[in-house]
Amino acid sequence: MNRRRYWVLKTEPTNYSIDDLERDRKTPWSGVRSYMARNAMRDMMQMGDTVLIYHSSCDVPGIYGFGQVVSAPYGDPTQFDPESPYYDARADADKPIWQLVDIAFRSKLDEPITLLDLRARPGLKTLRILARGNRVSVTRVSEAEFRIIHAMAVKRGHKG
DNA sequence: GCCAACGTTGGC
DNA sequence: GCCAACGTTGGC
Repeated sequence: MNRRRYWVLKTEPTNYSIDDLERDRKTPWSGVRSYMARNAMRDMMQMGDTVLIYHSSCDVPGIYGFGQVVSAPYGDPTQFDPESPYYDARADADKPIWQLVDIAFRSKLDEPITLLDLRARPGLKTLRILARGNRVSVTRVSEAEFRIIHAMAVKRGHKG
């Protein structure tokens, strides 16, 4: 049994939010077009891993809820769809360039853990998403970092 | 809207 | 394979 891993998934809520994930229950995490983020999903993610859903480019950036990796990596279908903004003409069906995993909704926080909250925690200084200029939308969270964030969620009345 | 800092591209 | 230039991200 492999050890659980933890991740932050960044998303712009105007594009896809924790509420969308709650409604859908499960979604292919499509549209990731960065090699570092793709490699993380393709090579490092495991079924059952926990993901933190982070809203960026919005009024209150921060963590809004929890999800779970529920598939192995597979080719992102949007790369083959000429109508999609994520279409990639270089990709063909038997040689996908972009990979994704399915993410299931687990829970939503009543109050988000804001970017300011995260920055205020000395134990989270190493959190990748807080690094200056970080742009990668899929980043690893250490177990120690996750424990701190989870405790912050519990403090907000979050169960589970 | 600004702009620092980045990840990616492409010329060499 | 290097690295400058570019376009994008994302907090403010």
